[in-house]
Amino acid sequence: MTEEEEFLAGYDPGAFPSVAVTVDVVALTIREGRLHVLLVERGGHPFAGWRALPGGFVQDETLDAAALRELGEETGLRPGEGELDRVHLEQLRSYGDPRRDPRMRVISVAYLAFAPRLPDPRAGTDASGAFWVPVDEAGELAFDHAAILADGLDRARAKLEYTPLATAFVGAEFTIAELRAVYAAVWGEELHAGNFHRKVLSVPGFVESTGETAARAGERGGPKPKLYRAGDARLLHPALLRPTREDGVR
Amino acid sequence: MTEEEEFLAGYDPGAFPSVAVTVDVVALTIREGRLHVLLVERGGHPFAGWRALPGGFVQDETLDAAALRELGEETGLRPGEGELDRVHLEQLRSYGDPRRDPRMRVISVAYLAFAPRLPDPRAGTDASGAFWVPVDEAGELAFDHAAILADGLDRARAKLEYTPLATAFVGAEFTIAELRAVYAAVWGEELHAGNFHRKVLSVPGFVESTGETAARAGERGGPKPKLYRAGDARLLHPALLRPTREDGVR
DNA sequence: TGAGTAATACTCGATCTGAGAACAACGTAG
DNA sequence: CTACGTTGTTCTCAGATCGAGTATTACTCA
Repeated sequence: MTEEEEFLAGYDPGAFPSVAVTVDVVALTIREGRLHVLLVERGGHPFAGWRALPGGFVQDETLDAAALRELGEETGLRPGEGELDRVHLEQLRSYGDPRRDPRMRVISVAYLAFAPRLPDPRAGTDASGAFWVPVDEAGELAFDHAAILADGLDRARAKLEYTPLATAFVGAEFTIAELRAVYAAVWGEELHAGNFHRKVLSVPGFVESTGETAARAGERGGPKPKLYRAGDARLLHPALLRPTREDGVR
Repeated sequence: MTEEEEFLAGYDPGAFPSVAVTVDVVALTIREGRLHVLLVERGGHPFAGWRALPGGFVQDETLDAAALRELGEETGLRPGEGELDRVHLEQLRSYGDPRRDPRMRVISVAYLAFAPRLPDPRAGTDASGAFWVPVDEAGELAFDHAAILADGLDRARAKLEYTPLATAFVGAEFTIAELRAVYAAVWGEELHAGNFHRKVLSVPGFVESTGETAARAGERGGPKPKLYRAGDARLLHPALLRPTREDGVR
């Protein structure tokens, strides 16, 4: 036994101050052209009856795994069954105010999830009580979840600019107009169709053509659009910048 | 007593799985034109004798306060005594692999700190064992600290582009050339002096003129440069982009 | 069949960028 | 004290990019 092994064998974990660690997930998707977030209604105390972000305690697993597990439990979807595999998951940040949970010291590691349109979670068993809500109708949330949601939206809006994140909101094959609708929904403003088209195609690795054309045009007419799939770029160069406000505030 | 108060009064904190939470700080500064990181040499097990990021267990305080406290303890500086007040501190991300600490489950919330040149920490009492090391000579670190440092450097390099972060590395009054040296040190490449000058002055709110001129020119000649202080912008519009690599890799 | 809509391509002037040059002010080696 | 090299600052210029608008064509729906 080395000196270090000996030390570890005699180590008492109770010597450390103990806190609980949870993951909370800001899951975003687009439905009917509007950005939605997944919320649950809390059954037990504290904040019984309030809406909250889906989440729970971290078990013997990585933080990423915990976030994916919680998302699966709340939506009723399971990894390996297709839909959950296309979800883009990334850590947002951690929240650790000593009084954010009235029960005890709880540190929450928040995650952002981006998904193409997912089935309604009501169908599932554990997933009753979960539902998609337009982000501007989220209202008051339990704990500090309203602040977490706001931080998540900020991050999502910023990442659309310089990463191909928007492709996580659409299917495997998509049209430029669908991609533009993602930007419009997340940024909350319309984009110039012609310039957007030119820009997207000019950024190397953002999208690549499938050579195919959609089987049908939009409901209100127009030519059949070409189909694209996500390229291999991880950053957009040059970036797709949001329209600048006069006052510089974004 | 309301129903919720009653619930909280009877609540047993031991019902939650318990883990330890630490903060680790990636503290960066610039010395002799090179980017340095603050490291400590570990005294006890595990990883006795290894270099590590400064950090420690979170006490009854916010995460931000814990990071500032750890930084102060390791540098020997105290808040309110000037130098530590100019430090820019922000959360990086959290690390929670179940086996990242051999003792027990430890979640680490990593912070990034940016500071103008600070005094050498050796002078302090607790701070013996801490030292500034050029980031490219950090070598192997305890736990997963090498990965945390790499993530911190990525974040710092990216934030120079679209935030006035560089002003956190210089004094309250600085010259454009000093600011350019910060970019050169963090990005590891020289910048075109003329274009940098034009760009910095054209971004609203990045820097504002003091109207003063430096008392003395540089060691190797040249005119006395004008002095500036940080402006009130929180984001740079337009951004100061890094020179693009041909292959798009950054 | 006609009206309206949308995908895509193109035009044009304003703006921004990188590379380089110009110039004057300064420190230091001799 | 002088010559030289260095540096802060401003300018020029050609190429890339941008926002706004127009043109064309292919489609859907009534």
